Amino acid sequence: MSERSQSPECQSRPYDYSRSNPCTQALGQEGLGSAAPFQVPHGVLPDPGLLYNKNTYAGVTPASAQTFFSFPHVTSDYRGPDMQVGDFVQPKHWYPFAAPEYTGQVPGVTAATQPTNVSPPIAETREQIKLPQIKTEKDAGVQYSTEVKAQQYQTAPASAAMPPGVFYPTAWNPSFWPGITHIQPSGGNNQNPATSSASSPSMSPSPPSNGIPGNTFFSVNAAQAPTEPPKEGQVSSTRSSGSSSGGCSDSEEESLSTEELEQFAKELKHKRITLGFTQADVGLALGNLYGKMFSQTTICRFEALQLSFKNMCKLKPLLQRWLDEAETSENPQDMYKIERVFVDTRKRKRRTSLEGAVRSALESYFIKCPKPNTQEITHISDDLGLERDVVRVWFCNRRQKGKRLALPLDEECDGQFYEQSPSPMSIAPSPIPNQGYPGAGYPGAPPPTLYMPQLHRPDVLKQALHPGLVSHLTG
DNA sequence: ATGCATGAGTG
DNA sequence: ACTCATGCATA
Repeated sequence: MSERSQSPECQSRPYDYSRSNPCTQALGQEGLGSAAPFQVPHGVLPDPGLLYNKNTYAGVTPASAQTFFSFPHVTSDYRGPDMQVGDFVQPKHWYPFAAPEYTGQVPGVTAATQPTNVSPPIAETREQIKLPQIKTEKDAGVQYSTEVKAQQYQTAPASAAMPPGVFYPTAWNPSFWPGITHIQPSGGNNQNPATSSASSPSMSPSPPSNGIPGNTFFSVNAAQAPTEPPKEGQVSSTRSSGSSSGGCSDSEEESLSTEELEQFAKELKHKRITLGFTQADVGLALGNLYGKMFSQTTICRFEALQLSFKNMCKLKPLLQRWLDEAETSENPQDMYKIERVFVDTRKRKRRTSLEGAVRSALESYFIKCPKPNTQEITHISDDLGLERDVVRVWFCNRRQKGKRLALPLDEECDGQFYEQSPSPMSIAPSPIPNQGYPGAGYPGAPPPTLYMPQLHRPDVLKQALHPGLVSHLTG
């Protein structure tokens, strides 16, 4: 019962369909083997509509699904720069006011602190693009050199007791969240739930430059806020979830309702904007407050409710606290100031940019087999002319994406879709097991608190669904 | 805002 | 080798 959140087991459950996974067969034969006709000549710009149009997908129905590779090879299609499967226009959220968010992903950040900054070994300009269908960055491999960036953290002024290196990735571990207990109540944690009337509109928006060093903000917190292992009381945790991977260690989730999260996310966004902070600011501020910073991406996903339920619950307390501080702070703007910036220097592979055609091809494969095995992956990669790992990662991400955005169907009896039904697409809602949002009791259950808030607009949802299904749903 | 990638934890 | 949390890079 209390297991609503995924427990190790649950995790596996979701994709059980893979076990008896029919796709294996499909993959096995069918033209796959055919050498990859994938030579997409650079110049070929076949018909765009081919893949993403409703029609097209409509075509990819169960029926065609049987032939795994029914879809035309990438050869034919090209969809503009980079059409994405689910790219339907998304209406903007409820932005009450035009937020002057300066898009700076990272505010003045680095600047202030790190002179030593990372020097990109090479301007990774666009020398990329070699393969026909993908603009990989392979060559750029160089840039991935191994330069090891020393962690440069800057000591914060107030960090008296604080070890200068409050870095995170490495140091971070689940047990972290502790102190933040204060918020897990049953409901009313927010100071002003919906009423989030702008707190202080007068605040000058953001980032500007104030060189004001006296951050009332951090100092305060720094003092009390631990940097890493929170010593504070350990949260309620008690949640059984032993250890779900990912590093979350349970706890608060159970006490939060989806509505609560939804509400909070909204409030957060609203106030954040009102106060003039960008998502990146917030992420950085959290770093200052708790020693664990988050990226703009994460904050964005939080606001958009695109994180797993568990993850949302985990982050909420931190954000709640930040909000509190931000609202109370006299100089909220200081919050975004970064004390220590350590550049994470992991060398990343340059992001592969798959062409629309390739993506759609992958999507098609996914429809037929969301969880290909090694061989299948190899096969696909050969067929599409992609690196095996790229394909593997793509599927991982696709699955994850599906889970994130998927409707929270029943938590227990899902995951069997593919297994039982030959044509997943003919099945209703998401064949993709969700990541544990509580809410729906069972498949057909009316969405009580279905975790599909406004934010999970249908359009967004589409992305998580199979295209074919989408068209089906959308009509 | 989101696609692709990384890495810890897990089986 | 997968899931999950998370982030860089980019659209």
